[in-house]
Amino acid sequence: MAVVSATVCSVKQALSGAIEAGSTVTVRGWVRTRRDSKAGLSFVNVTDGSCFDSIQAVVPATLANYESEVKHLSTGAGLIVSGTLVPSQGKGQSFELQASEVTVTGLVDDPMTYPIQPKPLSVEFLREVAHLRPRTNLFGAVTRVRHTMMMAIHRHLTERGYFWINTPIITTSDAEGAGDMFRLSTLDLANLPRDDKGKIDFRKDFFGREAFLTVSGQLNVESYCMAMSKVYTFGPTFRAENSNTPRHLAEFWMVEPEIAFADLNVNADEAEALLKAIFKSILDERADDMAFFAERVQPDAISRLEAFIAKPFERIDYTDAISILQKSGQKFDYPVAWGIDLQTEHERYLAEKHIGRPVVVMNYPEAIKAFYMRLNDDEKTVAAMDVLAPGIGEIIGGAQREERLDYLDRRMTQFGLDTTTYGWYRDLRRYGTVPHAGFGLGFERLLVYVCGLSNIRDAIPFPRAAGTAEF
RNA sequence: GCCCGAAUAGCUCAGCUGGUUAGAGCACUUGACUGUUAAUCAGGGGGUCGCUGGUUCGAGUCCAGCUUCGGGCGCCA
Repeated sequence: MAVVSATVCSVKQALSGAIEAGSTVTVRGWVRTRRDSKAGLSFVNVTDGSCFDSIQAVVPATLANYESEVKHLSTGAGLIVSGTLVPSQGKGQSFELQASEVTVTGLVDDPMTYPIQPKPLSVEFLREVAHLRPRTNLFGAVTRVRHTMMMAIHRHLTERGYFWINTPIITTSDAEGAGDMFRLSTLDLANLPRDDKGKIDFRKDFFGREAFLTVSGQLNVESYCMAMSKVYTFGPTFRAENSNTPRHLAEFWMVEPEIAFADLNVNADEAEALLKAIFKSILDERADDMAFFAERVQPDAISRLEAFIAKPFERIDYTDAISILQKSGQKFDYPVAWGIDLQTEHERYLAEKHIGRPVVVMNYPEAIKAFYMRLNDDEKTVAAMDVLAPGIGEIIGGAQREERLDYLDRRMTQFGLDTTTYGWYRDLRRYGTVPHAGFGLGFERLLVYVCGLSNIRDAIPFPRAAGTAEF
């Protein structure tokens, strides 16, 4: 069967030069464009997603199904082409395929209304056809870079001795401190069980208590950190907040490394190393796609990644950052004072104008940061950090964790959290506590930056956001 | 959640101060031409102007509400 022939190769392999000219090969994919020539042949560009470029199949009019099928191929049609791989006689590609057989597996029904045309299409329109948009140059490139980025993260962390911990997606601890959660229930909404006081009786629910989708794997991964030393969680995360912006999703992916015996400085070292490793992998492995982004999406897409890698990140204290902002002479919409959380405009000034490269801001006021962050000796700040980068803003948030039980309890009480609910989390401090630190990296936000996209909904195959869950 | 903007052919858009039969490019289709490259040239088909109501002799155009999309802010990754 031609479909499983040993000569089958990807478009990437066919164009790579690794296959000897004159070889007989089979390429399978989808039509990008078709051009007919009166010289008795048609040029059919075929893509299969394996690389940015398409391969040009030169189809002679002498084929039996030329008039009946080949002449009806339009953008998007599925086909299998067998022929001889030869150096191209035309310009624009190194190799081409002199077709001896074309099997059409599926023509495009009503080509006029097929949404994917070989011309620039708006990302807004393509969101309406999310099931077909991976066939475009743009989304093909985003998809390959996304994969490369995922693999780069796993590879880099593995090489540095981290274990990937699959923390649960279902959680029963409410108020993890990272926003509204999606409720998970099998109760009959039209006939809810009630207790004596008339409240919903979650003891009758699937887990015997209230359950939600996770907003962070951090608390769970800390448990494994206290045994495996270097761990990370990397999976989908859910936020039920009604955030309608180009930077928010209701379902997104997050990488959260957690390191035992680490303080805030080690944490910052690890964050910097991870970001640089990701960018280096993408520049090395996805040059074709990055060239496309630089040409069509964001002119400095490549140079800014190179600049990011080139120099060490700056590190400053929150308190110093506040002074810098106050002395800047800039007009900010939100006034600057010690104790405020930095606004996007403040972060942009620091990273883009004052420092001009990535900066790690450290030691924030304790009142504006989460309960699990370690209280510093000044008792006014916690060992928290944000990595701010030109063009992105905050890309990483992290902290040294509070490993002292008495301090943790104090913080939990201060935040109005029930210490009994967090019994297992407190146990990690009761039984062999050690200093540790970790951080979180929003995967899609980084991908938006790498690809030069303007909306996070284009960085994930099927975006879920408030009011949006089609496909 | 708050504020601003937009919605006209499959796509991207033009359409003036309200006025007869709503246009262009691309795409599609037919033909010409060509080892072509988002090919080129000529012809053709294609529209409930987002929805509902209002003002008017007359609404794509003005007004109101709704829907959807986009942007800014908040929350955050």
